[in-house]
Amino acid sequence: MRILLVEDEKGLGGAIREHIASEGHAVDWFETLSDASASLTTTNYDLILLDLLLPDGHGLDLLTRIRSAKNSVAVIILTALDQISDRIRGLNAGADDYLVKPFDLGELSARIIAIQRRLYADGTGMLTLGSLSIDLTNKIILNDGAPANLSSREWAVLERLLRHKNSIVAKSVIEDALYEYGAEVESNTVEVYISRLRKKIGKTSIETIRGIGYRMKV
Amino acid sequence: MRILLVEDEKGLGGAIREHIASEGHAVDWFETLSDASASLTTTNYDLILLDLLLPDGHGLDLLTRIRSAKNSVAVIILTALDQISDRIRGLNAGADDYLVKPFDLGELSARIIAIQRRLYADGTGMLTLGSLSIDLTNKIILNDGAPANLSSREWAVLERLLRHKNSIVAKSVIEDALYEYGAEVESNTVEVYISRLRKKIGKTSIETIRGIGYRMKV
DNA sequence: ATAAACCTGACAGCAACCTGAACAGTCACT
DNA sequence: AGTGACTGTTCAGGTTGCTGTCAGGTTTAT
Repeated sequence: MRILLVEDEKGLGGAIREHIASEGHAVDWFETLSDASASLTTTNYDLILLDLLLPDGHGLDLLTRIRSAKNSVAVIILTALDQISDRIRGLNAGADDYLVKPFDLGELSARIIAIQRRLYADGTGMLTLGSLSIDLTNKIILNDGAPANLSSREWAVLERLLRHKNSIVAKSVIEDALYEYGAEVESNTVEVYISRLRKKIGKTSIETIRGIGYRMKV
Repeated sequence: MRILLVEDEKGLGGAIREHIASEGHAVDWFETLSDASASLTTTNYDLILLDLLLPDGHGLDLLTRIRSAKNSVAVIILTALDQISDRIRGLNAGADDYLVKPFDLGELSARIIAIQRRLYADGTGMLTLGSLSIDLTNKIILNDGAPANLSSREWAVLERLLRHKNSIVAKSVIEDALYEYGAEVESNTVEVYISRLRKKIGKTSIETIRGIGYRMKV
């Protein structure tokens, strides 16, 4: 997933970033609301980890703006304020979940996985797609019973397609899921990964929509 | 296991720390609630040993906060207050066990082992994994009937993998289980232990997930 | 027919990983 | 104190497998 982290404590921010990145997500980390909202205008995130007390304002303001712009990105609030009123305000403002500091990084992972599952309607974390069985949580994929080993980049592409199965996923969207801001790629990387995926999980599952992108059929 | 010890009596704290460490666990020892809860934000513990009367507050406050943050880490309370009311309050607040001071270090070990068993769903302390039979309580492992002797560090790695069998265990997670905060290791220790484990219990049981960590298959 | 878009095999570079070996420290036993 | 077995850590050299790029072929739209 592509994750936006807004946290001004450098120690905690670094720890979170490293932890999430090691689980295969692309993380953009900002320490202020203004930097974060600037990045929001140009990038499509799957999840925002939002601290509330920030040097240039209160995180709930950003959340309110996000929701009033009809952006349904998942948001987990990270805050030291464990008063009930703040939790309620956060959830009312449209947060999906909250974590009270201090929290355990493993707990954060669990919440992220829960969010991730919610993105795939059924909620189990298991998917069946034709002859494919996919365990998203443990990154295991069986093609007609035979295990297929996907690299982390291949998983990222597959995940992105699964999230919008039966819908068209633009090539640029896939590219954004692969690379965080900065590292730009000039060649036909996405095509190459689609090709590699097809070789591993079967040709028929991914359809090409010429000029636009790809679609994964149920 | 990675264990957080909160105890302000230096003599007792040092003794506990040394005793547990000699059994292969990584121990972080703090003498105040605030230091302990700071460490909780960045580290994944398997167990907390919690004294109640501390210089900056009462241990139950920390425990309450931990549980209200939905953190399910195991907690053993260490306290000189042997009144029934305190035990009940501790267990109500979400402690897993308690020990009344003065206690025997062997008794502590026994409680830790009990906690450890509880972490492997089945509760028997015995595991079978392909041609491996593993007795967690007595640290005996049979590879196709032939006993394999594992060092304590090797056990720590194996244990960590078994706790999450069929899931991916990040290399950093294994490292955290081996080393307490501060004593950082720069070289490829985890890889070396994985290599030694494979040599002792068979190559096939531990799978490498490149760029992330390892996975133990059932 | 033509150009644009796409597919895919090949490849070099590189980071991650594996593993044998060396070495100091510890422990039990003499 | 000496000895030998064992452990934890580090290092170096070899291996593996991922990644991005490209070239040349194939498909599709107009």
